[in-house]
Parts: sequence; structure tokens; C-alpha cells
Amino acid sequence: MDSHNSTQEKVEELQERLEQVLKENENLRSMVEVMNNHCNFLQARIQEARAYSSDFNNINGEKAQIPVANGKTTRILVKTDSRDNSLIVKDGYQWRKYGQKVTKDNPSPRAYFRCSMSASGCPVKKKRCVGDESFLVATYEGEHNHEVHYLLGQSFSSSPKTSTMANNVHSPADQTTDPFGSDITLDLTLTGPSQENKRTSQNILAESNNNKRKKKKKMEEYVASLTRDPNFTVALAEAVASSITELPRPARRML
DNA sequence: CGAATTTGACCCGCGC
DNA sequence: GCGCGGGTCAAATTCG
Repeated sequence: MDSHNSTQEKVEELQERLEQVLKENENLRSMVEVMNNHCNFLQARIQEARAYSSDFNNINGEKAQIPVANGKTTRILVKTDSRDNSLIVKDGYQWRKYGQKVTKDNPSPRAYFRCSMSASGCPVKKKRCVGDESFLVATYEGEHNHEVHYLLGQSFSSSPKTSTMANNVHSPADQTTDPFGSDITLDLTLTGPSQENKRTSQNILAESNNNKRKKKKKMEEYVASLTRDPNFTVALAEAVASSITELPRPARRML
């Protein structure tokens, strides 16, 4: 009888422990997502800053155009990851492709994009073609008549505690007047929205749907990459093993 | 099924 | 006037 009771207790204990681990895992997942967002954002800003440096003057035999205060055209060069063949410049705006053309001076096709973030119709257009093997050349025309709502193709988390990172960012149009954005500011607070009230309800709805899709995809990527990582598998196995063999104790961070 | 992308056709400006 | 090239349109196709 005693042995039966103790087994029952152990099972309950393990179930409790399992729930704890699952909760912890969920929290860690959120943290990883937020950290990854921050990391991507910072990497993109670094690439952008490098794109303006003098090192880029000789790409394709052309000078990279340094934006001028009165100019409505901005050309930026973006270093691309060789594994990423999407050829999309992740600049924080939502672009809709409306055409593609093979030009004479460049064997790579030139793609034409329009900004589709503003319901009233943003006048900004973007041309994109491939420079050499590792660079995209993006040419912006016009100025955005709206704010950037999300950053660099990333999603906001739907969870209030992880929502809205960095709204205070210079758009490409801003860069026409201040290419180096001397006062680049990152709002890394994870608390409530700071500029949410400026958005229209329409934009929020569109954004929400978009973010849901992106978040789902991103989550799948995280899970896939984690399960591919032998270190993670070992750590997970250890955590499970210890939760079974050891007495309950304060939660241990896997990161 | 709606939204996004692709792609051939069309338009327009420019040089000869 | 004509041809060429760049930019845009819009129907067809693909994707989520």
C-alpha cells in the first residue's frame, strides 16, 4: 500500500515539475524572440551605417549616392547574406512589388516596389537591383507620409510584456536629410507601447495580421534551429533527466 | 479565397 | 519619325 502511494505521489510530483518546465520553456521562448528581434535590428543598423561609408564608392563602377538635404532620392547599398536569396531589403517598411525589368547595364533584374504601409497611398518607391555577389542596391524615391510601424521585417510580439521595440527610428526618407542619423535611438523597453496611439485602427489591424503570420513563421524557425542544435538537445535531455531523477528545486535557466 | 508576386504588354521620354 | 530603354500596368499565377 505504502509503495503504491509513494508512486502516486511521485507521478504527481513529476507532473507538477513538468508543468513548471513547460511554463519556463514558454518564458524562455519569449525571451529568445525578443533578444533575436533586438539583435536583428542592431545588425541591420550596422549594415546601413557601413553602406554609407567610403568603402562603397567603387561598387559597380558607380559612386554610391550620398543623400543630400534637398534630394528626394536615396541610394543605399546593403550587404546581403549569401544564404539569403530573398533579395529583399529589410528596411522596416512594407513594400509591394509592382514590376521587374532586366536592364541593359546590369544582368540582374531590377525590381520595382511601392510602399504599401499607408492606407492613403505613400508616394515612396524603391528600386532594387543586385550590385555584385554580396550587395543589393536600393534606390528610394520620395518621402514617406507615415510612420514606420514595424522594424526591419520583424514582428512585434503579441504579448504586452514583449511588445513594441524601438519606434523611435529614422526611416530611409529621414536619411535623405541625415544619413548617419547621429541620434539613432533604440527604445529597448519591453513595456507598453509608446507611440501606439498615433496609429490608425486600420493600420493596427493590418499590422496585427501581418505580425501573426510572421511570428508563427519565426517561431517555427526557432524551433527548427533549436532542434538541429546538438547542444540544445543535450541540454534538454539533461534538464528532463534531472527533473525526473532529482527533487523539485528552483527553476534553472537553460540560456 | 484574398493578398502578393510574376511577367508580358504598354507608355513615354530621349537620342539619333 | 523611329527605335531603344526604363518605368508602370494589369491579367495570370502562386502562396498562405
